[in-house]
Amino acid sequence: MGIDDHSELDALPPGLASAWDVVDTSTRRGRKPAHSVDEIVAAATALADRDGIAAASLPKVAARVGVTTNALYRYVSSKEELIVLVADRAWGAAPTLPLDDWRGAATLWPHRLRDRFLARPWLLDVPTTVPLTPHTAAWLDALIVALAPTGLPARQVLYSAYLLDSHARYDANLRRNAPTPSALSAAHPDRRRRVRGFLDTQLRARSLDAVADVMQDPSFVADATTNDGFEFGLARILDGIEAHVSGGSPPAR
Amino acid sequence: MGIDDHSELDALPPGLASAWDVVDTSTRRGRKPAHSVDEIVAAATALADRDGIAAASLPKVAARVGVTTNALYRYVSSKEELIVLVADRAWGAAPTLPLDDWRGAATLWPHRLRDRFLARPWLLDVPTTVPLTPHTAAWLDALIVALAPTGLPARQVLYSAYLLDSHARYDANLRRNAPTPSALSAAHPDRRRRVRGFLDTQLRARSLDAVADVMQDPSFVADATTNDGFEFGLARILDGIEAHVSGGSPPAR
DNA sequence: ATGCACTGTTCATGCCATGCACAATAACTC
DNA sequence: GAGTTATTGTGCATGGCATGAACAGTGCAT
Repeated sequence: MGIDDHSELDALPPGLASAWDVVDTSTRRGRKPAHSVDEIVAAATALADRDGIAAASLPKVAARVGVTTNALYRYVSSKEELIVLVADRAWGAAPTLPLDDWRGAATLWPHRLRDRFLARPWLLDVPTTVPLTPHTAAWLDALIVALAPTGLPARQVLYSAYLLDSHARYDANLRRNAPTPSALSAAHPDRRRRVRGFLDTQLRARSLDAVADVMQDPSFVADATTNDGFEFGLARILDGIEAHVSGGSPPAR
Repeated sequence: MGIDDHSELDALPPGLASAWDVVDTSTRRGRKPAHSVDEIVAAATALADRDGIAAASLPKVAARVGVTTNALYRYVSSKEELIVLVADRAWGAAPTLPLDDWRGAATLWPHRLRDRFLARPWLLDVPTTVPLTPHTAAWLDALIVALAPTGLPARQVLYSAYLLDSHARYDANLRRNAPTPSALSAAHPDRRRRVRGFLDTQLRARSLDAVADVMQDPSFVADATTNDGFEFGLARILDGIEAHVSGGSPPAR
């Protein structure tokens, strides 16, 4: 118990201590808080769900809670911290995976992850510099446990988890930017075709015919619902891991 | 030549027309522009290189060019357009890939891509909603051409490119957030250890031992230079693609 | 020569994150 | 019970951002 007895918590990245629920709200002196961190985070989440991450600004959140902007700083030290809490809340509970079928688990996990991103697309806009929070840790934990039967060393299990995480995020991002069927038939019926025409012209003018050709492919033309790139990529990843697991030389290290 | 003779260009996403160089600067009447789009984009790039994407704000760019903020709107229609141009510029020329060795090409390409991201980490912060621009198209074209020998249908070639793109981005992002060796030895010698200790405690308190264990692994403790997750993941992806290419049933469609 | 199109500046608006001082409040101390 | 003290919510304030509108200068086209 030296001079920095409590600096253990002070030195943490923004939101970490709050996210892991290590704040002693006991025996506090002055005026009682009229709200709670949870309430504020919930309000911010609702705003983000409705209008994207930019809508979760401090003034808007404060208005929704019914309080002045600066009052939020009594609950959250910065906007960055708020975002960390909102993001962790948005992850929700980790999926339950089979423990005797690693390939099944490694199929289910990225599907569930991608579903989370599709349900809350603004999660893709959360800066990736966020620290490890309870829900994200739980997701990772579930996958690591389910991959144990592979017998891979811890390091390679983690790397495999990275592959699956990356794939789910990437696909969710592609889908978010892809047009939805409703958007296709609605507002701009031929605008999309015009853009495609423009790009085709420009691409061929620069001898980028391979890209131009691929843009003619149904997968590029199709809307978000008919995209099967996720399954294809996932199958390659799992095949690659499986080949490494079964056929591989005794894992180094 | 109807009422919307030139609306072909007007309806394009921000920056597209400008990025593909389809602006007629000929026979213009009034005062001659004192600067150029290229100069402005270069200034913004320099700022982003120095202090990240947030430093490429319109006031800062304008100050660097030596002009008022609003003067930039004579060259660029919005900040979004500027970012599109800056991003395309940052990609630079696509790599030259071997055309008779698809696996070699599929190894080289993501390495080069990741190098680009490491050289300009702020590229990871560019919103992914940007349209296809000349340099990104050239990168994609190079890879697609090099993957032709696989004999895969166009759609699957594109999906394979997605896998490699995703992997390179993800790894670059991991490395960016990882501590650099200099940062490790410098400023905060034991702060990192403290955060790790905090997380370990919290993780085990919630029975997330698998994650806690993995965090003890050298790959998690190590700095950015000793991370070999990129090679591991790339090998899995390429193995998965190769198995699909050689052993696969005749490609559906 | 004159008009018109184009540039760059000035002025202005409405967002945003955040800091500081202050009044109201409620526990703790005596 | 009275005073001290910590804590909350508010009001005021600052500096940054993207962007719009009006305007004066400038140079080609007629």
